Amino acid sequence: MEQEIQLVSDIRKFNRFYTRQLGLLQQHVFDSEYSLTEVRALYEIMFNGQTTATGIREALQIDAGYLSRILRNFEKKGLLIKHPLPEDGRASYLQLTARGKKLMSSMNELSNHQIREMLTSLEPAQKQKVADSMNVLRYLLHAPGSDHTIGQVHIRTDLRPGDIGEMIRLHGQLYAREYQYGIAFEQYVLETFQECMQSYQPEKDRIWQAYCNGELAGMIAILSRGRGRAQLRWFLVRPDLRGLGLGKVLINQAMAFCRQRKFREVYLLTTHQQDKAARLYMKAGFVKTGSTAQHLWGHDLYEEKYELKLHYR
Amino acid sequence: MEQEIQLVSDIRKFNRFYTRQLGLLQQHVFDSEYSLTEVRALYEIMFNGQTTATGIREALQIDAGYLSRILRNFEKKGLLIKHPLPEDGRASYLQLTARGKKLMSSMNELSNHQIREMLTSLEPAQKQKVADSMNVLRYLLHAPGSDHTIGQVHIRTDLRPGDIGEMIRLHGQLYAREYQYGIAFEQYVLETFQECMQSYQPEKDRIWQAYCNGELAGMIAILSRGRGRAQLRWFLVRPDLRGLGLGKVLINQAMAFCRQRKFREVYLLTTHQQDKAARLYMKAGFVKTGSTAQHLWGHDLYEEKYELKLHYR
DNA sequence: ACAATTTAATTGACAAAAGCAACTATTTTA
DNA sequence: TAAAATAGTTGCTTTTGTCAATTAAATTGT
Repeated sequence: MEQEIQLVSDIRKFNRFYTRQLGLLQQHVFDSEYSLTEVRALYEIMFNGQTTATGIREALQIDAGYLSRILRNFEKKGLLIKHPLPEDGRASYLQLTARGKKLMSSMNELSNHQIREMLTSLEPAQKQKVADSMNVLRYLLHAPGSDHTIGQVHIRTDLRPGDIGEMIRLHGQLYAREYQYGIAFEQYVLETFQECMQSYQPEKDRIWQAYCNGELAGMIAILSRGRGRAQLRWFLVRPDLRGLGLGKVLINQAMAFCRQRKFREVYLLTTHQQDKAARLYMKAGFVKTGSTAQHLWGHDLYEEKYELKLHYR
Repeated sequence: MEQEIQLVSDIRKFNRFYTRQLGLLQQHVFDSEYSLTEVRALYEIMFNGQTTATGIREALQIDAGYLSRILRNFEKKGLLIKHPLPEDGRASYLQLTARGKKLMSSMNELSNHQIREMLTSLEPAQKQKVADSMNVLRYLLHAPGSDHTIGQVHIRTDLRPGDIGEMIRLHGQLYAREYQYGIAFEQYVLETFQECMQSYQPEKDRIWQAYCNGELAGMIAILSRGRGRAQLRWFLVRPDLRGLGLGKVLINQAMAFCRQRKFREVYLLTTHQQDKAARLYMKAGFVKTGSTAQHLWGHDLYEEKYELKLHYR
């Protein structure tokens, strides 16, 4: 409860702060001959491909009469054309004219400039952090029901400072939350990374990291084990991004790499608890070849081995 | 440049999103008999202890005449009293009456409720993430010149899932940015953690982690090395939080722990490049006892040893 | 010391923004 | 097919905000 209060207070501080911030950013709008509401309406018309006046009205939550006048004004100024809908004689859908589009693009220019202005005093990493935080907020606070496609997922295979730590962190946190493996599990992951890093060679081993909104969202790795064998390791997708096909993409990339490197056999170790991952392994052609009861990280579980044979002509 | 465009576009998406979000949150205000601007003015009066009309005017960026009328209206309704300033006969400072405060507190109630509402569908960790992201934004986008005291720094000594990874990540990223130590340095840190974790005992070893806005902001550790000796390790303060005394607090806590555990000697290894840290070590009583030239992590540097003897009666 | 300038706050006149309610023309529902 | 609902329009009103002129006190320059 104590925390909840702090939380709400932080959010209110932000709201007051950002009300002011938006006010500053939108000032240039007032310099133009259009009001904030008018600009917002133009935006909605531009983005929502085929909108009617009601669509705008709902998005902007403004009075119908008010909007009607705004739209008429736009029409008068040649920014907008109304196409009567064939299926409904009352409504018509709205479209910006070339002139309207031109106006918007010049406004965008201004707005972009102002945003760059706002960021000038920040370092690149901090700028990125701003965008990331905003994406996170948009992602978390979106109206439930609207779509989740926020930011793009970006997969990379190089190893940058901070990556190792981040990967270990994600493993530790995720398995703790989902399976109640304690800090001992993170220590185990630490060992596996330590072991791998001692012999890591970018030509033979590869790690894929999927980033979304500046945060590690998933990963997978293929480690060469000699004699045409390779181990698949550290496969992981953050729960809030599951069901979007990211896991499949990661596994596909890993498999493509294995084929390209002509590995003859790929194996992996997991436990019976990671059943969702297991389904993906099997879809990729892996077969369960072993299962031994163990007590690990405070849990009784079956350690399972999966194998995949690859053939080349 | 390509990235810059993505960045600006993300920020604009957020701005449009949050304009709407704030609109929704502020709707209750419209239900009340006061306008948004009026409520904002009341807030400013409440928070900025001793404000004059000009103070409000500057904070809210509104017309002086408009504000004058708003304030007169508040006075008429008994929400506000003006105390003429003794040092300036033109201005007077503004204070809410009991009634004004009561009004604000009931509005706060409403607002808090609405924010909780907004968060209901989120898990606790996600709620925290929302607040953290907002604090980060407020911290990064604040008008340059305003004070930096955002969020509190919170130091803890337990080890939770994800902590090890996070500490390694911070080391990797920071030393890469500040000293251009590459991924090899992170591998070295990985080893040190691995070595420590093999024998980690909470009673003898201790790690302090300073968190600010949900992110690791600094750390220090004391590892028992037997026979009354201890090693100080992993001392770090994020650059954007330096100069606030956090480093000193961390070292003080570590030293207090050493005395409590009756260690007779504390040592640490560092390089000549970490000169800011070295100053803090010496302030705490450490003395440089060795310096050997080495080639480490792609750099020619001197590895230095510092020692501190502790005496007990 | 005192005229000129600046600043804090107020006031009148006015314009822009937004809301309300009545109305028309369709479409949907019962 | 009559009643209800919906999309959009229009006249009228209120609210919100701007501009310029004004007053009174404080500051500045000489």
